[in-house]
Amino acid sequence: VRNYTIGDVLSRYHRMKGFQVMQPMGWDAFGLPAENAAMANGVPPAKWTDDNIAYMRKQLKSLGFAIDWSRELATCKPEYYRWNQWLFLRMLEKDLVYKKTGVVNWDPIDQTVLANEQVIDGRGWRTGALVEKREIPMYYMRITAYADELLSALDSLAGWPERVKVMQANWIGRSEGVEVSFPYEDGSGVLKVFTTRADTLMGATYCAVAAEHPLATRAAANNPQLAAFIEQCKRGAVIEAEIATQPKAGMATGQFVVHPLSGEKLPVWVANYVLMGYGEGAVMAVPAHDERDFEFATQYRLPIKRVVQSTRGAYEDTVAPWQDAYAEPGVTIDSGAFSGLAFEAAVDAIAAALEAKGLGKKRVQYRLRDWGISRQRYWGTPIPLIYCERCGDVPVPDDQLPVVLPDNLVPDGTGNPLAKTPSFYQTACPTCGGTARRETDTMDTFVDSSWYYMRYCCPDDATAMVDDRVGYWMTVDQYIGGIEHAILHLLYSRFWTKVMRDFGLVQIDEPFTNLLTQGMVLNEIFYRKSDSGRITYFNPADVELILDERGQRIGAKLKLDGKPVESDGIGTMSKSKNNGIDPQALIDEHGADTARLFTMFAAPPEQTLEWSDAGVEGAFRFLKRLWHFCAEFQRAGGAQTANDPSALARQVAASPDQTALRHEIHAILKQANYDLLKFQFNTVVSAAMKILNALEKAYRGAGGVSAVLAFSQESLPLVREALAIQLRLLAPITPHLSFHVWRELGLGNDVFDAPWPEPDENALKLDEIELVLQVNGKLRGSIKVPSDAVRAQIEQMALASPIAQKYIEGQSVKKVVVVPGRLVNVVL
RNA sequence: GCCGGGAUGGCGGAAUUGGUAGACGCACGGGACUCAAAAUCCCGCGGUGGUGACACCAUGGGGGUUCGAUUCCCCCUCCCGGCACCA
Repeated sequence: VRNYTIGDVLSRYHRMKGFQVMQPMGWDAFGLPAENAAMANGVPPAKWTDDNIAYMRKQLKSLGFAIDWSRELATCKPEYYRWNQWLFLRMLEKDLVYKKTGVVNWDPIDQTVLANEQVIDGRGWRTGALVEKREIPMYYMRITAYADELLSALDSLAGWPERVKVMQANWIGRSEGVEVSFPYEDGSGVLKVFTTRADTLMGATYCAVAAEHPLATRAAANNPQLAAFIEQCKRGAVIEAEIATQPKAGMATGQFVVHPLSGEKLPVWVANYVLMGYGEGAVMAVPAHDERDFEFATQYRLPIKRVVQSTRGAYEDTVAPWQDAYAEPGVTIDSGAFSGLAFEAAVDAIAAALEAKGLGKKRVQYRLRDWGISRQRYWGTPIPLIYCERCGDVPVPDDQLPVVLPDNLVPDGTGNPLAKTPSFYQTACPTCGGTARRETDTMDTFVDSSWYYMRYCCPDDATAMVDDRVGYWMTVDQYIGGIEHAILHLLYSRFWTKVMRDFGLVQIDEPFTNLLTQGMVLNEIFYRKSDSGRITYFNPADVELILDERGQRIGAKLKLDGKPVESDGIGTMSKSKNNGIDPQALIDEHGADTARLFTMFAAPPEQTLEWSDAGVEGAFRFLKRLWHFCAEFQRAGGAQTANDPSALARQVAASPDQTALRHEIHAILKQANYDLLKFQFNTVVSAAMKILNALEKAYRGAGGVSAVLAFSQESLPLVREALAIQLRLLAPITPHLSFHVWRELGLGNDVFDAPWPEPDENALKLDEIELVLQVNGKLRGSIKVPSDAVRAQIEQMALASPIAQKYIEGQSVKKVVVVPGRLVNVVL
C-alpha cells in the first residue's frame, strides 16, 4: 500500500502537471516463496501464484491506483520468460555467460540445495541437518566485464539518492593496489597476493591462504591434520557476514615462501578469514597494520613488525605493537631503503622495486564477483541448454524457444521436481537428434526483475523482446522501491540494460533516471513459546495491549483467549513472523482515500515506518470534516459562485480578515508545492489540514456545538478559491473524494484535467513582517518591521525596541546580526 | 565484522538544510452539547522553578566550531537495511 500509493500520488501529480504518464503493474512471480507456499498447501505454485495475483489485483483496484492494466504482465508466463532465455543465449554466444563450478548449501537428508535463507544456524530449516557445502557446475553472467562502467556511470545518476550510489560503489569495490609474488621456498613457483597496502610489505610476517587455495590442497596431501582442518573450513559458512564474524581459525601449512624484497622466509598458513572469491585467495599478513591479521597473529603467536608510523600524533608512543594494530596510512619506518616515505611514495617505491625483480606490479582489483544465475529449483525460468553425450552442451535453438516450464508440479522439499520429471528433461539433441537431457536448473529471479520495466512498453510483442515503443518510453522516469534493493536488484538491472544496449536492443545507458528508495514498514512481533520450545507467532491484529490507568502499556494478550503473549520487538513485516497487515480491513472500514491519506501522512516515504493504526481515525476525521465543510459551502450557494479573479481581488481587498486568510492559504500552498518537489507527502497532508483548520476557524458560526458554518455572500469567492486549491492539492492522495467534490462544487468536470494550483504572488505579499529578536543568541521577543525595510533600518528598530533596551542597559553592543525575513541578533 | 542509514514530547512526526525546537495528527486532561452515551465543538498539553510577567533546562551520550547548532566537525552507545541462493 505504501509503495504503490507513493507511485500513484506521483503519477497523478505529474498528470496534473501536464505530463503523459504511464503507470504499469506486473507480477514478479517466480521464486522461493511460491514454492514454499505450494509445499505447505499441496498445490502447484502456478495455481497459488495465479490466485494471489487475482486477489492482489482486486486490492490494487480498490485502492484506486491509476494503473494501465492493458500492460499487465507476469514473469512466470512463457510470453515473458522466453526472452530471458533468448537473451541468455545471446550472452552465451558473446561469452557474457559462462559455466564454472560454484559453492551451494547442501542438505544431506533432503538431498537438496538450500537457499541461504533456508539455512538457520548452520542447519537445514526442514530437516535440522548440518548443512554441507557442495561444488556444482553453474552458469555465470560476466557482470565484472562492466564493473568499470557500472562504477563510473554512477556519477551520471543525478536523480539517485547519494547513499545508494555510495553502497553500489563500495559493492563494486574498485581498489588500486599491487600484486605481489612471494616465490615458493623450493623455487617451484610463486604465491600471488593482492594488497592495497604495499607500503606495509616490509612488515609482512606470514602469508595466509583460503582453504580452497591450491597451495593448501597440495600441502594437505601428506598432512592429515591439515587436510582435516581444510575439510572443516570448507564445511563452514558460505554467507559473508558469518565468515566475517566467526572466530578466527588457522593452521600452518608447513610451507614457506620468500619475501620478495627482504628475502626473509615467511610461513604460509591456511586461515578461515581469507576468501577464495576475492583477489588471489591469498593475502600477505601484516599484523602491525591490519586488524584481522593482528587478531590472527595474536591468537597464534606470530611475529608483529611495525613499519608505519602515525603522522598526526604519537600513537606509537602510547600503544605498543602487541597492544593494537595501526591500520591508518602514515610514514614508513624500519623498512630499509623504503623508510621515511609517505603512503603513496612508499607504495610507488615498493611497486617499482617489485617490478624490477619481476615479482609484482600495480593493478586494479574489484570486489564485485560474476553473477551466478543457476538455481537448482523448480519455480523459475528454465535455463535453455541441452546435454548430449555425443555433442556436449548444446544451446536450445531459437526456434525451439521458449523452453516451457511445466506448471502442474508440486515440490516436496527433496530436490528439484524438474529433475524427477522425464517429460521435461527427456529430449532430443538439436544437433545430432540423439537422446539428450535438458538442463533442469532454473534462473535466479533477479533475471526476471532486471528488465520487466522495458517489457511494459511492448507487452504484446510476440516476435521480439523489445521494440520501438521501448525507445519512446524508456528510461523509467521515476522508479520506486524498498531500500533493501539498493545493491543487488538495482545493480543487476543496470548491468542488464547495458548488455541490451550493447546488443543494439535499446539506446539507453541506464534504466532508472530518478530513484526513490522507500523505507520499510515494520510491525511488532508477538509470540508464545510452548513447553516443547515451539514458537507460535500471532498477528498484531489479533493482539490487544494491556494498559494501566495512565495509558502506559504493561502487557499484551491474545483477543481470542485473553491470555498473555510475549513481544519479540519490532521487525520487518514478514509471513514467517506473522506481523503483516492486510490492508483490506482498513479499506473496508474507512475507505481507500483514508488508507491512502493515512499512509502518506504517517512518515516521509524514505523513512522506515513502524506500523500503528492509532492515527487512522485522525485521517478519517479530517476527510469527514472536509466533506462536511464542502457540503455546507454548497448549501450556502457556493457552487453557483462564478470564477471571477477581479471580483475576488476586490472583495478580498475590502476586508483585512479576508486578506489575512487568503495570505495564509497561499503561503500554505507555496510550502506544500515545495514539499511535493521533495516528495515529502506527510507535510503536504499536513498543509491540507492547515487549510481546512484556517477555513473552519474563519467561518465557524456562533454557538459552535453542532459545527454550524456561516458564509457571507462576500466570502464565497474566497472560499471557492480556497477549496479549489485544497481539492487539487489533495487529488493525488485522495482521488475519490477530490474527483467527486470537485464536480459537485461546480469547479469543473474532472479535477485531474485541472491545472496544478500555484500561489498568487499578490496574496503572499505583506506590509509588515515579524522578526525574531535575539540577545546573545537567546530568544527575547520579536519586533514588527515594514517588509521592505533595509538592514540598517531593521538594526536601528531592533536596538530601539524596549526588549533590546532592557538587556543592553549597562553593556555595549558588539555587533548586530540581521537575517532578512527571519531575525535580529544583538550581541553584547 | 564490513558497507549504508537512523535516534527530536506519552506516540507518529515538523523545523523552507546554520536562524523562534516541537508545525500537523494521535493519545491524554478539562469543559460545552445530551436524560445518558457515542459523535461533534472549545480549551490545555516537553521538563523544572515561580501566584505572576518570567527564568532555567531540553533534539541518543560526551566534546568542539559559531553571534547562534536538531542541522557542521570529532569520539561513543543503541536501532534498522544490505552482505552476492529471500526478493
